[in-house]
Amino acid sequence: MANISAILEGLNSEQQDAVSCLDGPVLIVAGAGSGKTRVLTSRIAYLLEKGGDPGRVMALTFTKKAATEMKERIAAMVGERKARRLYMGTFHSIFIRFLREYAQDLGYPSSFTIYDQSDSVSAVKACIKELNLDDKVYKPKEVQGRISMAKNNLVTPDAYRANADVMMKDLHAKRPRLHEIYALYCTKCKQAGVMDFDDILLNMNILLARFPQHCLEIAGRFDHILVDEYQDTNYAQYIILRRLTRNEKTNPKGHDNICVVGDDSQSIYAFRGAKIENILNFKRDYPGCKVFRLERNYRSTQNIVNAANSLIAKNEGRIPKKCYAVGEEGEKLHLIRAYTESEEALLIVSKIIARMQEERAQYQDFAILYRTNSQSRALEEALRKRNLPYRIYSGNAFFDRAEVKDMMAYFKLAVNVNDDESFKRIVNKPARGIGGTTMTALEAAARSFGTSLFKAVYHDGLEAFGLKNAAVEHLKAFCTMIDAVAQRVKSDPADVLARRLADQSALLASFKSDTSIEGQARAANVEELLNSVAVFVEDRREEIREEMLADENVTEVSDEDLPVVTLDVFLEDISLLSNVDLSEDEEKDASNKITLMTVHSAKGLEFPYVFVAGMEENLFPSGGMMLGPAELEEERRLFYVAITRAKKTVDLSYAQTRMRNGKHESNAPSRFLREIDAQYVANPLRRREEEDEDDDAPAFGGFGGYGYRTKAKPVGSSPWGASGEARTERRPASVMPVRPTAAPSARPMAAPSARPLPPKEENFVPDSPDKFRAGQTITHDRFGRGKILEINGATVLESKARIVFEKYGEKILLLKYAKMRIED
DNA sequence: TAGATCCTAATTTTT
DNA sequence: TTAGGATCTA
Repeated sequence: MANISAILEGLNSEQQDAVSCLDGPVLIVAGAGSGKTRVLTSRIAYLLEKGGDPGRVMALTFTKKAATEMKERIAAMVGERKARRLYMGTFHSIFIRFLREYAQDLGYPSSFTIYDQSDSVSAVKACIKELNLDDKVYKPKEVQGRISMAKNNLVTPDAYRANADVMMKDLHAKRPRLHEIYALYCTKCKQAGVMDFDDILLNMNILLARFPQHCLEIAGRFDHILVDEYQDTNYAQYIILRRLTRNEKTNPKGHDNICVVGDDSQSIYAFRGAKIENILNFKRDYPGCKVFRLERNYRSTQNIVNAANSLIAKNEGRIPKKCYAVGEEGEKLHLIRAYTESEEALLIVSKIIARMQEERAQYQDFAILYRTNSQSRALEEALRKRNLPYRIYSGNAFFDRAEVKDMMAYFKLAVNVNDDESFKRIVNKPARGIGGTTMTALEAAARSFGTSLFKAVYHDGLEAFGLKNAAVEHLKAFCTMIDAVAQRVKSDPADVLARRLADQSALLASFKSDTSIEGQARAANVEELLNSVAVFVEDRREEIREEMLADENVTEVSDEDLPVVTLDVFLEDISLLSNVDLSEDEEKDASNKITLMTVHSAKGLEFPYVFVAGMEENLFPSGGMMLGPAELEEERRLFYVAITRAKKTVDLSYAQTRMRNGKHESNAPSRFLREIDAQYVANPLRRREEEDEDDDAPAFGGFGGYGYRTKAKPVGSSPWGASGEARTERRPASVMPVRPTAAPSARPMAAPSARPLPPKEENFVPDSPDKFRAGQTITHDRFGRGKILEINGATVLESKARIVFEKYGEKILLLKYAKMRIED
């Protein structure tokens, strides 16, 4: 059949093998840039061409974006009609379908709603309060994290309490009653008819485990299961997959047509419970599995691939694979050295400008990646200074806005009146005379009645809890307003109800009446949200219309024939959405701009020119967690991800000093910079000794002299040298190398190369960069007097001066940025 | 009940 | 530094 060969055509032989081997377990190890998505989509298309029933194919991804993209690509190959019938979506959205079907069995209403993470944290917080625990000890976010981890590992509250290990850990952390919070939190969620993200996986497991007949029924609906980014699955997801495929205990007659695609080298979500073991052990878990390796990188130059390989080779326990590039050798990686984060940013920006000119590149070809979001500040500043357009990806900024969350809380409450978190959020927004006292009393009442806050309002006997009549009237007025909308959730279109909530709650009006700029912005945001509901309704209707036109022999679908798109549908869509590309606007906005984002969010993307900023110890690799071997390996994989985003060039920058949390911090260049084989780096770090010698040049009497550090510490007084202060603070005692502090026998660890910058001289008037010549005596705004030894570089803007300073020794400064004046 | 002020904590985050 | 939350005060 010509069509079949068309799908395989244009694939390399490994890809073809991976696509065409349809039966039995298949592991596709897909290196970065190896055409993973193409293989996955081709495989599904091929499956359908071979007569597979699209309705019996389950394809799971982690993001909605990935699912949508793949669906589109498959549709292009096999046609809309078939593509639509695929069970393709995120783990969460697909599982929610089953959970709604069987919700009753699990003790949830089938209309359960979803708590996002912030709902979840505040619900946990409420539980902590209810148990009279100290939220300084039981930090809501940490407790929520722990609960989340427990759920991801299928540890229910009962199992939690029964697990000696876990309980011991809590005891050591001085949080022995954490399990009580967990239990209470679960009770409350259930009572509110709410599942958090982790519940979706946990409850899916409970459904499959506790109801074998449902398990068989669900598993029986599918002939093939495909999973994307398998390296990032957690335990709960792993077990679900096991239950849905052939399994001696629970599903001996099932199929084992499971195909997982992933790259162990790109597993970067262990901190959230992802288990890299899942992919490492796939062969063991699914006997008879076939493994295909996609090792040919179509994205990056040879230098980039080789550099990345040399880095990742430092990790142990990998699936052996030899990634290689076939394109150009390309430029070597570049290191950018800076004194401060602002200089780092400026250097990056000028390099971008230079590259744009040299290579006729566009803004959108550039990405600046970093480990932590807070690093974006300095970069933004530099970009603004040079008037370069940029776009920052940072979570869902829009849905994180307080006013948007408020409006969303109205939606949520209307869809599920028992959602206490939403209730609390908006009951007095705008002010309705329902204050803290009233709410405390109502909460006590609800607790004692065993109902939600909403129901408690209509309960008899509220006086006993100290609720005055006036307060109850206020509450009832609020609830009546919500209830009126709630009654119509299933019958009225989402956009109509959304608008009605905005009006009747007076939330929109309250923002509009605030004439400040912020107030107007808030009103505009709420309007935008309402608008997006309308757009969603319209889109969904069109989708359904097309579906109807495609599926049946229908020639025409009138508006009346279309089902109503309701608010709960909108809500579910939104709550399972993260990095929202909200509308076409947003897309336009992204066009031709420099991209700034964390390395995490860059996964799956590619850019011609990539900059990775902040390549310093304690930052990348991060020093925030206890840096055990496993964590270090994850950081290394993260860096691997960063490098492999690049098609043409990689620039890695680091600063000697950086302002972090309001303090100057000095950190040595990242160890990762040394781990890349030096042959792939144009200007590699010199050996450590040389770095240190160079930088240490004339001694400078400690920090005291700088005047902005109170604690003077003699250089080398601790094994961590001059910046020991900062280091010892951040480094947990348990991972401190055991070394006697002042033992002269211990090899003195040379002072780390970086140290805080001396303060700038006030009102310094620098001479212009073209004035400087070798041999001149100059004064620098920070380093004081010095002599220029040499200047080199093609143009003034690029030239660097080697200068020996009286106090600080030899330094190489970029003339463009060095603020200096000529003496004599 | 709202606004002002004080205090504290501070990765990464596909759902 | 700075943002967010909690607490204090009018």
